[in-house]
Amino acid sequence: MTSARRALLSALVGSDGHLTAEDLAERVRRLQPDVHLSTVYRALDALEALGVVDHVHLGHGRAIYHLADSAHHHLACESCGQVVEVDPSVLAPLARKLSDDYGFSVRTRHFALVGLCSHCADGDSTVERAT
Amino acid sequence: MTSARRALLSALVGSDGHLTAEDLAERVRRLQPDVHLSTVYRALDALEALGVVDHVHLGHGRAIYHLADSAHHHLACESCGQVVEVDPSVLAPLARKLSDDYGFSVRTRHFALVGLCSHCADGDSTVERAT
DNA sequence: CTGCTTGCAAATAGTTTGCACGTTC
DNA sequence: GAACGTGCAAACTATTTGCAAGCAG
Repeated sequence: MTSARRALLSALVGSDGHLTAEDLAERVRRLQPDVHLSTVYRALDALEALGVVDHVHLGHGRAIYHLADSAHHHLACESCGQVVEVDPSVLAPLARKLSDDYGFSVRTRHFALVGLCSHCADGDSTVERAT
Repeated sequence: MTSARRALLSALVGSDGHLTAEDLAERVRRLQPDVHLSTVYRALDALEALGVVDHVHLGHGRAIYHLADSAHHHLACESCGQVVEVDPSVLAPLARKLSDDYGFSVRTRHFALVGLCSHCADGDSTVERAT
């Protein structure tokens, strides 16, 4: 374990769990200024292989990373970009049904559910789009 | 409406609804050999803005396009790449719960649900990965 | 030492865009 | 012939990789 990885772990621990690789790189650099983005990706890959970290796709392209133990689902608002956490129990009935009816075992956590949050669903989405 | 767009529409109509932009471009070229991939993207954008076409993200990066009227959800197998269609009613209870409990209105169709199909969930995923 | 880790630059995949030209109505 | 559609090349975003050098155990 190197200093770069230690810094990454501390960034992950101190995060709200919704940071992109670039966000993490930025935070890592506060501790270790010369850490390259690709190093962050590689370290994240390693941590993911170890089961310490998971990544979730929020929308078109970008992914967020969080510690694997904080198991929760994500609702991503298409309008304001807000990310809401959802208890795993909410998805359980769906998972069961898909398994029963289709023999399909969903990895529900790997993708966020996109839609509109309570604010933005209210009539106008005057808020800035966050892709 | 140009010949390129007509060819694209016929490709969409004659498809199983799980084609990527590149797949579509290839099919379009059987009718109109010189249609460029970017033209396909632009035409798809236009059709999407008209509400004729929708796209769904299946996994890391690639998206598939289908006619908007064939409303269904997608289960994408991470192991063999197979895409299974699911009736919208299966997702309805979840959508209702998210709306009730979180005030969140999901666009459930925009992302596929990833996981393992019945084949691949069975013990070994000796099948080729299709990312 | 010996190998895993890093920084950098360049490659990749999927998609988008600027521009000058070609088609459609 | 005005407005829109197209081909091409280049830009872009998010991520990955080859390589030579660096640090950890």
